[in-house]
Amino acid sequence: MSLDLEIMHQRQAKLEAMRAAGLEPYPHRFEFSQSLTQLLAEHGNDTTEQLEASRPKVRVCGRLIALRTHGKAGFAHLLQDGARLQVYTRQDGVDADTFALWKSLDLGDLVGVDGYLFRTRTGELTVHAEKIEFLAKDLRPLPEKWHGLQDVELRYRQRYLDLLVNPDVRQVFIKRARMVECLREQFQARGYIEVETPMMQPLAGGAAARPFTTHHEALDLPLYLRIAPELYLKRLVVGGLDRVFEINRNFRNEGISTQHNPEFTMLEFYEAYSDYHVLMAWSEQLLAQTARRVAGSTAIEFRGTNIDFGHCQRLSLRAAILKFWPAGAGAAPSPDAIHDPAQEAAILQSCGMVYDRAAGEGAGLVALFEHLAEPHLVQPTIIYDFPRSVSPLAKSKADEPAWVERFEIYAGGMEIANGYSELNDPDEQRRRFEQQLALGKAGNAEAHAVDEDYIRALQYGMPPTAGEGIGIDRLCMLLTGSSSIRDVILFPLLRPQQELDQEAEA
RNA sequence: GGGACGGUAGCUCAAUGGUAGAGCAUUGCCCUUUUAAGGCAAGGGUUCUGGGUUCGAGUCCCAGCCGUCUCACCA
Repeated sequence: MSLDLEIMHQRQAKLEAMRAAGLEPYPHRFEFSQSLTQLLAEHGNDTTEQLEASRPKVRVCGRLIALRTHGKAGFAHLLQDGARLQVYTRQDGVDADTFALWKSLDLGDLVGVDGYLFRTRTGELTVHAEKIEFLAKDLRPLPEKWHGLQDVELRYRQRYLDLLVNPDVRQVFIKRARMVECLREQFQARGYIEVETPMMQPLAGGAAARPFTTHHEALDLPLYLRIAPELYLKRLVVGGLDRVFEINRNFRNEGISTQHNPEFTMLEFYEAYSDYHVLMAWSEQLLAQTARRVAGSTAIEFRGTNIDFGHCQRLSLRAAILKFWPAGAGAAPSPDAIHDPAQEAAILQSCGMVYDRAAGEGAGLVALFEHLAEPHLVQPTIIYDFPRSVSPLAKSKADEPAWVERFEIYAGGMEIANGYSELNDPDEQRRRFEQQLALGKAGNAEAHAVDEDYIRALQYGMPPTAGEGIGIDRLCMLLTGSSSIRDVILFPLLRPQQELDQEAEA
């Protein structure tokens, strides 16, 4: 028998013994006088003398994370919601039942303690137990108390243990919650309302990605998990909700990496009567303010480098290609050349990249940009003006119709946001969809599908509008210094493990 | 999908091709202000799985499974 099972059987036996003695091992609730966090705030600075004079009565609870028994007395540490408090129990300070219970407690058990506060000889604030109540059993041994849980796979699979024994992990997810809160507040302050749009869609639109498919039985309807909420949010703008945002999951059936999880959280927002210039400026403020509130400063550290969200440098996509032109590729193209579609193939070839006519005009330059520049974009950078062919939902530049008013924000070498002036001309939108259709037929698996209802919505008139999506997980990585997206997603997708079923059978 | 690295006790980690170990945790005993409590003793292993090489494999080889990083794709 494995030790794991042996311990479980021992603890199971204690549980049965409690029941036999008429004690309920899983009582319904425990009313504490204050949480440990509150208690530490109230009494954390009380002196030995103050406590001795007042002997504050407390009723607290939590999980036992350390046990040091000394024969007829002993110490324990209680952990509740991230806060720790020491408990002191002595035989002549409690009734016989409580002392018997104390002797039978295991590391990891959940208990409630009535007693009074004092400071030990070494000065630690401690509750002197007068009564202990059993609240729930830990049947399985906890990970090692000193090193915590290190095994990365186990940390993701059993996140509850990771959270329990690795305080840093807890902090990451608390920061994530604060970050989302902070973003919501800023949108609300700007007059936005939060909405929820379908995650199951008959057409997966709004982005270029492979979707997950599913099926609704009663309607006999094939459905896609959404790859973006974009087309629904813009329908709302048509409907007169001028400022809307949504924070929710997108699903993309693509690779998994330190920057990609199949389901990820996107903040997406649209404001009417606005354009991409407005959003670039507002995004810069949004990021700076969020960094200040979550990380305490606009300057954060990520993968060993300092990143300052106090300012975003701005570069057009084509300027970025020139700026990061590789030394081995000969002379960089002139600004005129990179604006000349006839020279795109030659420019790509000089960098050793293949020109694909089917991808559409300018698509090669985007690939070139990602190849040359993206890894260098560590400091927050706004890249603006993208080719129309890769942006079927964005509005063209007035003076250059083959390019659109679109920007992306990069930081830490990752794309964290993407926004544009929305295309609101239904006829032009139909032509763009048809171009996508042609690209799809030419073999581009990620070409955008034609959404007739969306065109119909645009036909009712959508005001000039700007919209943007911000990758919440990646922003969270940056603000918490996490180098993998899995460290900011509570339950990242893993291949399921089979041992559990085998264990259950045993 | 490619490449690199890894999988040993519940956890954290050791172990020249030669008897699988330590710390924490567990069990028993001692211990009424300890805190990585301490002392004495004990138990705990299909070394990821399956093949192969060898007198002998945790260690070397092959295949598979799982994971991490990385490249590709992508946000």
